Amino acid sequence: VTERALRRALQTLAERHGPQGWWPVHCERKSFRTPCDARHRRGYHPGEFDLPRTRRGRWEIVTGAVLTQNTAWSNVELALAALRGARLFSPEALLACELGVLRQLVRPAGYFNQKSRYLQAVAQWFIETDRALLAAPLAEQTVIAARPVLLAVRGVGPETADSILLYAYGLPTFVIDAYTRRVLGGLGLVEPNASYERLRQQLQTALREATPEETVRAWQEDHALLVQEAKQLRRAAPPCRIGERV
DNA sequence: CGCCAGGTGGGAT
DNA sequence: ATCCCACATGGC
Repeated sequence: VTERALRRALQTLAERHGPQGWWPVHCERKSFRTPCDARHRRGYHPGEFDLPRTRRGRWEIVTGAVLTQNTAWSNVELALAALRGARLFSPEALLACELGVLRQLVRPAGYFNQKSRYLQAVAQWFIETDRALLAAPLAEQTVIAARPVLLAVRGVGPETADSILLYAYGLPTFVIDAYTRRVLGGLGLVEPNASYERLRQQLQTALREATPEETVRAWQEDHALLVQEAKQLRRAAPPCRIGERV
């Protein structure tokens, strides 16, 4: 019942906003590398979102997922550019970097004392896990196995973990964020204050597709559409309260 | 000048 | 199990 309404809402957003092509990855825009995994060759239409084909592409998504915590993406881009400028393209280089230096590079993304430490923690995870995750089957079981490990990393909460699994590795998990709650809650389709895990299960159940490949594509696009809708809503409807200056 | 942005960890209840 | 708070920059 609510499943029908959720699908209809996401379909409407798809028609309204078109393909979103998330996650934005800087370093692969002009990549000529060939796919390194069969997962990348099947089920993904040209011109739409592709998984990163390189280790560096995956690492950039991991980095962005941490840096964007409660922070505008424009600020994240400044920090990513600073990291690139310092030649910190890899988790190894980032781990070797002195914390004081790293702090200054991360600074434009805000919370730089925390996030610089978070990045080093997640770099260690990446070094230990990236290869295995690439080889893992494209199935929800893989998420069930990998997610707790990722959540144990300092600085990685549920949204960051799901963003990494869904967008860097193409694994089927649904990202819940403030926009998801705002848009779907505003439509009365979900309880905005429900726990993260409850919302994730609810949306996964409602929006699962026939195959894992289709499911991943759908969930990547669904989340991107919710963000786009929320941003447009905020611009289009400036609150005008009584007593407020005009 | 004030508010807010694609959360998270840690401590109190 | 849930709630509350500190954390910080750049854009509008």
